[in-house]
Amino acid sequence: MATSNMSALSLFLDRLLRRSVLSAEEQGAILNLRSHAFQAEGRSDIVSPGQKVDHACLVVDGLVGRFDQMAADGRRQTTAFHLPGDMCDLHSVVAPVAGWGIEAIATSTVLHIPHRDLRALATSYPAIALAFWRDTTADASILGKWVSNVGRRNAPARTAHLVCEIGIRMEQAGLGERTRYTFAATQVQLADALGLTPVHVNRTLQALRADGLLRIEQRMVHVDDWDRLAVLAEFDPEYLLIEHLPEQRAA
Amino acid sequence: MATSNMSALSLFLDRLLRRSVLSAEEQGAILNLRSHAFQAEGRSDIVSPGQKVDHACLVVDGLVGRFDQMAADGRRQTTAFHLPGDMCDLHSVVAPVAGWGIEAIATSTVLHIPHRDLRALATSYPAIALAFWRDTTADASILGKWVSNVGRRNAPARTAHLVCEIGIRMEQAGLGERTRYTFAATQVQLADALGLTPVHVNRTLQALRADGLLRIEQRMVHVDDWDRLAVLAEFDPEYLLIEHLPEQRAA
DNA sequence: CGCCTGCTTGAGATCATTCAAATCGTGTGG
DNA sequence: CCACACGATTTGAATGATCTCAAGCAGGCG
Repeated sequence: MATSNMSALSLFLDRLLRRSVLSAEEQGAILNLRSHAFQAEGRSDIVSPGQKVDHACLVVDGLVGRFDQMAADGRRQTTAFHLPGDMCDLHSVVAPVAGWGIEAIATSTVLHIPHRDLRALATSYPAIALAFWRDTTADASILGKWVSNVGRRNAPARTAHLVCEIGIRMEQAGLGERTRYTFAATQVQLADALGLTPVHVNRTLQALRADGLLRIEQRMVHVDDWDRLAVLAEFDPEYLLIEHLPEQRAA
Repeated sequence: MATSNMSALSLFLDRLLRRSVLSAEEQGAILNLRSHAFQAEGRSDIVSPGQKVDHACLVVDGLVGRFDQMAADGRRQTTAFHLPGDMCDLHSVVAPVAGWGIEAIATSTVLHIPHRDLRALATSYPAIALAFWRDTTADASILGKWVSNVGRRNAPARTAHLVCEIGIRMEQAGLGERTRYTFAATQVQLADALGLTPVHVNRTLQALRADGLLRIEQRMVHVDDWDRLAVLAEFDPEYLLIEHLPEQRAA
């Protein structure tokens, strides 16, 4: 089990190493985590809202989203997209009762990793605890931008900002170029993420396409003019770049 | 310095202990943190966007907000309110370059605490590292709700939800009752938090008042009908209640 | 072919913004 | 005590953005 999932875990390790320094022993400990692979259909819930979980989910393949759901009429707000290599609810290690749900946007493969093991690792290796904390913080940083995106940008700028963000993250993760990457969300799912109506997302995408900024075809984003798109979005990628700490680099 | 700020630090310790179990030694280590008190005028920025900081800010008194600012026209989106006892940028310990800013909503007292010391504590005491991580996660949980609030609720429900959230948090922190607490934000600042226009906030508050749900008078929130307000807001306080972990309670 | 899902279109209603101005309260200086 | 300035709240009217509802279209698949 652990051996077959090694390469998937190394995706996660890569992500950690992008932000933190870990010793060979610490890296080995992460690669040897017990895990259990799991396949999820597109448009299915992996974790339902309010469910108590005893494992974290590492996205191996596909696209996964975190969402909050309104009790009254079931309308959803997606609060995060998770690409392969992301541990989509690492924070659940310290807060196992989720107020949110996790859904597979497209058909996806995820790895279940027991909280107990992750917590043991964090307790034994202070550097790993800090690395986990930093990883969670990176997600929180994205979440903060998501708030201002939904709260303060109109539909075209908001959509453009999301496309820019995912582009940079795909590129960082080595899964495509910022101007060309696969992104399997339907317009309905996009609407859930943008805090808009599917109809309005449709018209907005048409406008962006007509402006020569971007096209979404065959579940693939093509950015035709990155610079103008970034200007429209008021996109500054700084929030996606959490640097290594000086003393960590020195160590 | 440390002695005079002890009681302020104990506010923060209280907050940590609400979610995590810490030994006497660990508690002592937190109370003995070096710190430097600092007074901030209302409507002034404590940390400007993009500034690199080497200390975290513990709110002692007043009201503080985290915000994201648009480069083009300077309009702001507040992404979090921090009440006394909150360490408003604990995450900056692991991500010192902020994409956001911190502003004093009202005149406030904050304690500056060096990152170096907090990091040392997290490294020496695994339980403290986990406690810090959990504290950051609690803020992230609130942030997630903030996204769905701004993205999926109309102005009255959105405003109601914020009032409910702050009410519960004030109560948890022992700073008031959920139906009656001081809240020093002006309508302009409220608009920044709600992703609305000040004018629209004004009309929304009038509507809520006319419905007999709440009044804001003299910088004080009076909830006249909590139950109906919670229904309108579709408010479920679960996301604010991060429980102690079973193994922590046992230890 | 028939069905399903996702995408597209139209028209009207609703929500929220904009801009401009009036009002109110508080504190300050004359 | 009054005049004034300032920030905060309130109001009105017009505009614009987004939503709702309802229907039509296109492609993939059994």
